[in-house]
Amino acid sequence: MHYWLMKSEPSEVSVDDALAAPRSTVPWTGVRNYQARNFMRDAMRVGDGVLFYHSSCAEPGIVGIARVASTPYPDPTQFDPKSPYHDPGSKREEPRWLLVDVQVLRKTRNLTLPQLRADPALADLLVLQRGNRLSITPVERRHWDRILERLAD
DNA sequence: GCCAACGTTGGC
DNA sequence: GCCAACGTTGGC
Repeated sequence: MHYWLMKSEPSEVSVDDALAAPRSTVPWTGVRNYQARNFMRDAMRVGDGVLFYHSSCAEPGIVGIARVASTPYPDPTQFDPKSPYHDPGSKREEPRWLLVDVQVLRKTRNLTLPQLRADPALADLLVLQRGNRLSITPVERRHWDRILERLAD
């Protein structure tokens, strides 16, 4: 069992959008960074815990608890010339980009970025480190527990 | 809109 | 392999 934080721009897919989807499940499309892809391809397992994070918005923060809901499979948007995520260099027989399905288990209050930063117990949470731009980061068990504790307040 | 930080590209 | 130029992310 591993834990992850996954960023989504709410203008693209918000936690409410995900909740409104069938089985509250969305394919995590559009990851075009090799490190983030490798987490999905090599390390994620069905059932892993996911912190659903809103980025590039008025109030960035953790807004939901989710789980990894599939094994990795090719991201269809890489083959779609009309998609902003189209990758003309990726071949169908050798897809470059993979994704997993993510199922939202519950929406939470927004545990905002400033609130996360203010918590000494979360000082070395990866997403808080300077310069971090990875859209998927592993979360240590102690951080996961702390965040769920904070969300229970 | 600004800009720091980081990733990618491509010439050499 | 180096590294400058460029593109992207994402908070502010």
